[in-house]
Amino acid sequence: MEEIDHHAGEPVWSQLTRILRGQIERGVIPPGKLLPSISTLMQVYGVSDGTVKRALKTLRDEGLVSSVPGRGTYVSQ
Amino acid sequence: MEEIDHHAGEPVWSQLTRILRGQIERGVIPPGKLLPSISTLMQVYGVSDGTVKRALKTLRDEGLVSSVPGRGTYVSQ
DNA sequence: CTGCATTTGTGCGTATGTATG
DNA sequence: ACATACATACGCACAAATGCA
Repeated sequence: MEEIDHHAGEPVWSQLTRILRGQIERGVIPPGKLLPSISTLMQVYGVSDGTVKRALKTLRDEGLVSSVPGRGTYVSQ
Repeated sequence: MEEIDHHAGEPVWSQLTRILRGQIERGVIPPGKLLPSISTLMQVYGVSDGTVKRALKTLRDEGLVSSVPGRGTYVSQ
């Protein structure tokens, strides 16, 4: 599991975005599948909800994922 | 009725937790009895559902209450 | 049995405040 | 002054369980 380096030059939200993007592109999380919830990602990577939300928003803006309130965040086709 | 101070230093969810905990410990709501529903607590204290849910979760983690989906939240014995 | 309302639990999006470098 | 990071707070949506007409 890739980990977050809070002392790296790269912002935490950017590191998390890159990690999740990599997992999607490598097929670790296939299209149509749900990403871990924000709450889970907070615990797994040890970051705040705002950081997770910024990472997910970036992936949404890139078209890699699609979030549905009440459901979760899906990997796009 | 204790009220919530949105400008106090203490977070709203913490204030609500403390108010409810006090009512339970003083026997205002006896063991086995139902707490007001989340919807009711929202209206009574003028806070959002997320805030009420966080307070109830805290009380659950403390073992003071026990929630049953579809029923409500009971004061523990 | 079939709906419908209520309630809890989980989830997301947005906004705001505080602290730090 | 600015970006980052965290915590709080609100609002809303959806699923499952419960109870009742």
